Amino acid sequence: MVKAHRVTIQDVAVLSGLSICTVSRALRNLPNVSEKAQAKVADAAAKLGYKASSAAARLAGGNTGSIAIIAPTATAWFFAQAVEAAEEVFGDSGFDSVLISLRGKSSVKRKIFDDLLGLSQRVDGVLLLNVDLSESEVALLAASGLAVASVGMTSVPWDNVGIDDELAAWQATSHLLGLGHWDLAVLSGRETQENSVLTSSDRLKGFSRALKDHHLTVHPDLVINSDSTIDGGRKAMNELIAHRSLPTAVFADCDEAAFGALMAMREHGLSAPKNVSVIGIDDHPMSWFLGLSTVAQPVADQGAFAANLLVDRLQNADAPNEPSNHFLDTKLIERKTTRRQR
Amino acid sequence: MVKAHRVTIQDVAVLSGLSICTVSRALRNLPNVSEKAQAKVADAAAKLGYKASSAAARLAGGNTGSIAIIAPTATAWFFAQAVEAAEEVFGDSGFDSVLISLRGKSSVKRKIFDDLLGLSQRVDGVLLLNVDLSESEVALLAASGLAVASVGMTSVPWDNVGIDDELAAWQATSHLLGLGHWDLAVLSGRETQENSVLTSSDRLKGFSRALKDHHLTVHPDLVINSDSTIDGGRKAMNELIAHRSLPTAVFADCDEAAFGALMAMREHGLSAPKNVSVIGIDDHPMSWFLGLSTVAQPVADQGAFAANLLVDRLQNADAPNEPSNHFLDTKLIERKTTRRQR
DNA sequence: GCCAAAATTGTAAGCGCTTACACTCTTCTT
DNA sequence: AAGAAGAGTGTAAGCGCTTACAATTTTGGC
Repeated sequence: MVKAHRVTIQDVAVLSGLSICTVSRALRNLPNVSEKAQAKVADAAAKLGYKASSAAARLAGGNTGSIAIIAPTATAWFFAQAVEAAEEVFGDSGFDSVLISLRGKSSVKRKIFDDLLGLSQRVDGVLLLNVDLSESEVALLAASGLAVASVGMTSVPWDNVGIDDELAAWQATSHLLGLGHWDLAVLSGRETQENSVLTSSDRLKGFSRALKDHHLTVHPDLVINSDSTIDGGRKAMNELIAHRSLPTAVFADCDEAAFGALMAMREHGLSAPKNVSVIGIDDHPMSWFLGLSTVAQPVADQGAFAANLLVDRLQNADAPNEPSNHFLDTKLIERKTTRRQR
Repeated sequence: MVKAHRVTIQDVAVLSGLSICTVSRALRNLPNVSEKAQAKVADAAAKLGYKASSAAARLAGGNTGSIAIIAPTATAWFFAQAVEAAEEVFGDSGFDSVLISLRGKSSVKRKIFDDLLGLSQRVDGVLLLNVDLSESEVALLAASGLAVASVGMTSVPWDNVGIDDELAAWQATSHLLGLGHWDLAVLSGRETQENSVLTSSDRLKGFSRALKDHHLTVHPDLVINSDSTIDGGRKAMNELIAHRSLPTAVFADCDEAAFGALMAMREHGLSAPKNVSVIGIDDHPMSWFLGLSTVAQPVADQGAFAANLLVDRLQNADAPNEPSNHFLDTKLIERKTTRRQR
């Protein structure tokens, strides 16, 4: 095969009759370039099919043209959606997406922070998806010189997009209460160091608040850990069925946990809403399939929104506006697993 | 904040008392480096926490240290699993993973091939997951100088890992036939330019072969397109229910399509296996939940295996062995949606 | 019209690494 | 024991880009 000669900035300079320097500036839309020059350069570059070498650009102090997407896992439905949405935004803006999955291993996260300098040299920015960061990690990232944005994180010194988790849980719980249920259990994700689900504690708060609104209180025995997984939800529900008096309704803090609960019920010859009403949060595609009542959250939108904020920061480095925090709407979707308590 | 001075190869050279050149060679385990020098360099590098600049390395003709993972989508269960497995292998071998999702858009694929030179300059290799490539695209990639490996592709001039799709379909169909079913419909992914499911035609072949083994033939009216999606499966099954005589068993060429079929049945007051036996391929986690009989395929294993092959190629560029093609085992899992036909 | 200020363009020095090639030591031959 | 061959190491020239800073052209005020 013929080794195609790479089109360099030099070629563009020659064709446009300008210097490399002017071409470089024109290409990056820097000031101090006449319109005429700008046009000539654009023309020559197009004609030659010129694409800047990101390696050279980076080495010389420019940008890498890539952004890291860091997520606790890439396989869970939520993250797969958010990652793809972000990747699309980045791709459309000309950035490569470097995927980093923590896979529930704190060692991976540690490695990233140990080599933050290395990372900052390979990417221009970082998009964090629900990553549980210690204060010092937040500080390190903020000081790294990298542009940062996140989804589903709170009190961070950069742009964040999420839902109001407390409100979502409140919506779900209030729906149950509104149907006349007052004997409620909650399947809650646990906060662990290894695999923290940042949102769970807020959701638990929303649950409590809804109860309080109805002059009820949370019974500790009816707060059960689900790990926010199908299997965890199943185990939690099994426990509920085996060892405790069955509540009339269950709020699972994510749909996966609700699936597990439904499964456990079926294994015991029970079903929703006949024996127990069940509601989740997410609106996983399978929820529709199973008729699960839930509170829907826009997942791809969150990823795309945060990605756009990050791209904006990167492209308008000049505008140093305050970090913003955006809440996207959640919406109760009543399906078949919840009904009025008689 | 203090701008930390980047540790360069120069620093390592000074500390080890050797020249930059020797350090560079030692670091990359090239020949012609004495053990003493090797040790000194390793020592100095460790002491300084030296990490080579991938940009500089790349620019100078070395490697980028990143690998592109190209998939038709990142959200589907299969791809999310495979991507994460590959990302883990790459990460452990020191490579960054650049995720590129085609998102069912041929325009994205075209853009990649238009800029293959650009890509080859940003990554060392490419892992293709079930990407439908034209002959010319295969040729371009093979000639690009990039290391390539793939999952689920056939007759490609590079390492490939997959399952025997025809066999898997044969296994599923034979199970149905073995239970006494002879009136079968198949829900098959369609081959379209936009969103081709490469495996579908092989699976259809396996279906045919199983029928033939039992001296039956495929009835064209009972081959229905499902797009390999839940919704497609649902529509397909609805069609079957509405317009045609119901077969006694249905083979869906992936679990998602089977889910849709089950849903459609439920909407019409039917259920599996009571009215129709249903089997899929994949062993999606939800299949267990729904009791769907299926043929399991190792998904993460395929991604990891292919990723390892690619890393091997990259790290032992000297060994120019033939491209290999590996088939991983599939296994019938009999659950509750299939039963003997009386 | 003249000159300073502003706008535009060019020159050249790296960024941190790889690699062709030159050079210095060892080892073996014979 | 002298010379060739080879192992180990160093020198220096880039890779393609960005960016101070210098050089040049344009603009505008009076």
